[in-house]
Amino acid sequence: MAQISLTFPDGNARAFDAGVTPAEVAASISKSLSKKAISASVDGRHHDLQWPIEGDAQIAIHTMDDDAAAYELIRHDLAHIMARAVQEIWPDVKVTIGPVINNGWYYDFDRVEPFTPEDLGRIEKKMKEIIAKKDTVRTEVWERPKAVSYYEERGEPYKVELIEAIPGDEPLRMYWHGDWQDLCRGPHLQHTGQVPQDAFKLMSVAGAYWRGDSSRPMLQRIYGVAFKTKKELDAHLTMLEEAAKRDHRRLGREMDLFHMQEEAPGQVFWHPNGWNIYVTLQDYMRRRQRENGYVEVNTPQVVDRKLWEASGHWEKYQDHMFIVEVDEDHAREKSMNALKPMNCPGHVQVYNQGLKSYRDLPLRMAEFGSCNRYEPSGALHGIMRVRGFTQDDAHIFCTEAQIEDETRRFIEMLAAIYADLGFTSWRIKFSDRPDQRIGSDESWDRVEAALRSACEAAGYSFELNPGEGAFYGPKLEFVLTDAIGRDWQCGTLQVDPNLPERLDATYIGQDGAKHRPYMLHRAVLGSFERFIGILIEDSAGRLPLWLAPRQVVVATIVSEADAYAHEVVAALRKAGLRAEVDTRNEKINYKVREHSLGKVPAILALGAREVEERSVSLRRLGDKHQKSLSLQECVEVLAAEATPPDLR
RNA sequence: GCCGGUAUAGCUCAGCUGGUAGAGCACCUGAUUUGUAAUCAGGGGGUCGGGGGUUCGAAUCCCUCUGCCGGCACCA
Repeated sequence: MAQISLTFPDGNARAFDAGVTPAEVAASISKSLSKKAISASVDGRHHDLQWPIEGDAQIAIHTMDDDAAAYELIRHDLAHIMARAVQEIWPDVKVTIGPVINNGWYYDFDRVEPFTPEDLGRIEKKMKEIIAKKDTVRTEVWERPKAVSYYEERGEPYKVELIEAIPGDEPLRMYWHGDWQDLCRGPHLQHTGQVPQDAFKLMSVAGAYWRGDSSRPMLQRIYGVAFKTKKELDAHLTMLEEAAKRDHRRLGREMDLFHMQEEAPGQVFWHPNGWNIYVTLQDYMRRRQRENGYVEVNTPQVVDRKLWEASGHWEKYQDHMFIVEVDEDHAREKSMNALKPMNCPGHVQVYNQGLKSYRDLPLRMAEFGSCNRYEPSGALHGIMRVRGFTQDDAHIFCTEAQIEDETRRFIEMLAAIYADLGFTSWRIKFSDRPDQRIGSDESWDRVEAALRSACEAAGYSFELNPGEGAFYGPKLEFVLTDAIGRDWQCGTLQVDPNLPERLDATYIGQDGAKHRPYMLHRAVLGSFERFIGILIEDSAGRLPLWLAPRQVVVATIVSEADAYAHEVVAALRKAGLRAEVDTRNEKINYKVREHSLGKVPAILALGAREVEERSVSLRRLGDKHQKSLSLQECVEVLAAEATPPDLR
C-alpha cells in the first residue's frame, strides 16, 4: 500500500498508509486525543474524522477546545438535527439548505402551514431527544444518478436541484443520523450526542426565497443560535437584550428625538432634541467641507422628467422615484416631474452654467441634499432606511489625472471626521469592474489603479469586492464598526465618467479644446438620518457633550435655590451651552433619575450650600459620584468639552 | 415587493373559549422643601389602527386596507 507523509502543527512528519482517516491518525497519537478529537484540518480544509486522506498533507487534529472547528461542527450538526426533528414531526415538510452563520445557523423548509412560536418549542424538544439518542453519524459518497433518483423518489425537489448545481467532479456526500439522512458537504461530528444539549436556542422563523431569488418560492427559515456552553448562550441572549436597549427607535422616543407616523411612512418628524443633533452635525460637516475646499450649493427638489431622462434615472430607476404629475387646472402645462432621488444631475446643471476651464478643476461641489426615494415597504427601518433623507453629498469634477489625489484627500478627510465622531474602527472595501460595464478596459485599468494608489498614499489597505463596482466605474465603500461590533457602510466614493457624458459637462483644456471631466460621487456620513441612528446606537444614547441635544440640566434641591438656578442657566447659555432649569417641586433623587434616563450628560444640583458658596454640584451621566466646583470653573470645563472637536 | 407576526390610554402591557375596557409609569391637582436613579394622596384620559362583514351583541370571529416588527429580496 502506498505511503503518505502527514505533517503535524509542530513540524514533525510521519508516514501513514494512503487512505488513512484523521480518526486513525488521532488514535495513533494517543488514546486521549482519539477520544477528544472532533475533526481535523487537512491542508487548511476542515475535514471530517472519517474522510480518508490520499496524499501528503499538513494535518491538525481538532478538539472541542478549538473554537472555530467546534462552533462550526456544533452549529452545522444542529442544522441537520433540526431538519431531522422537523421531518420527524411533519414528514411532508421538504428540506433545502441549512448553513452555519454568525452565532448559529438556519435551515430553510418548504411547508404549507406556517411555523408558529409553539412549533419552535416542539422542534427544540424533539432536537433534545435526538441529541440524547447519541446516534452515530455515518457518511457515504454516492454516485450522482443514485442521489438524484433517491431524492426524486422521496419527493425532495430542492435537493435534486442542489445536486444538479454541484460541480461534476465534487463527491456527493450523504450523511445519516439514525434513519434520517441528508445531502451535505460536511464535515460533521461523530454522533449527535456531541452537541451540547442546553447551549442552543431556536430564535425565529422568517420567510426566505429559495436560492435568494425573489422569483422563486418563498420558504420558511428557522434561525437558531448555538454555543459550547449554556453560559455562552446566556451571555449571547443578554447581549441581544442590551442591544435592544440601544435601539435608536426606542432611544428616539425615550430621549424625545423624533417620531414617525403612518401618514408619512419612511420620513422623520424631528423633535427639538433630535433636530439639535442634526443641526450640530451639519454645522460640523459644513465647516469640515469648507476647510477642505468644497463649495456648497442647493438644487431643486421637483424636477421635470426631461432631466431624469437625460441622466438615465427615468429609464433605470423610475420604480424608486416619487413621480409628481402636475394637474392641468393648476399648471399652465401638464408636466411629469419627479422628486430628486439623487443630487448629481442637479450638480451637473450648476457646473454647466458658464464655461469651465481646466483651471477650475478640481471643483468640489457639496450639497446637504434632501432626497426622496420610493424604497420598498419591507426595506424601511426606523430612521436607518427611509424614503426621505439628506445626504452629505458632493461631486468632485476633475480630470482623470486628478482622481488619485482627490481620492486620497477624501479618505484623509473622512478619517478625520470618523475619528471626531468616535469611530476609530473602520475599513475600506474596493469594488472593481463588473461584468456589465461601459468604457474601455484601458480606462478601467487606469481608474482602478488610481483608487488603489490613493488608498496606499492615505495609508489604508482595502479589501477587494470583486465585480461589485457600478457599471460606469469602480467605487470605494467605507464601513465602520460600532460599539457592539456591527458594521455600517456609510462613506462612499464612486468614479463616474458616464454622467458628465450624458449631461454634456465639459471644460476647456490647456489645448483650447473641450474635454469631458470625471465626476467623483462621494459622501462621508451617507445620510444624516441613518448616521444619527448609528450614533445613537453606538453611544447607547450617551452622545458626547458637543453632540448631546440637552447638555446640562440645572436641578434645584430646595426652592430657595430657584433664583440662583436661573442665574446658573444664564451663565451656561452665555457660554454657548444648551442648558435647562428644573425647579419642579420634586426630590433631587427624582430629578437625577429622570434626567439620567433622558441621557443628559451633565446634571447640576443646587441646594442651600451651593447658593451660599456660589458653587455647583456636578454629576456626570454614568458617574456614581458628584463633584463640587465653582460656577465659573464649571462653565469653563463644560464649555470646553462642548466645543466641537474641529474647533478645539 | 414577498413570507410570518403584530396594532388596546402619551409609554409598557393585561383583557380565557364574543356580553359595550383595566394596571403600572407618565400627565393634572393638592400636600410635602426634599442632598444625587422613583415622596404621598386624589383626579382626568381610550369611538380598542381604518373600512366592511358575521352576530341579539365584536377589542375578541371573518374579509380588506394601512402602519409597524422579524427576515428575504432591494439599497442606483
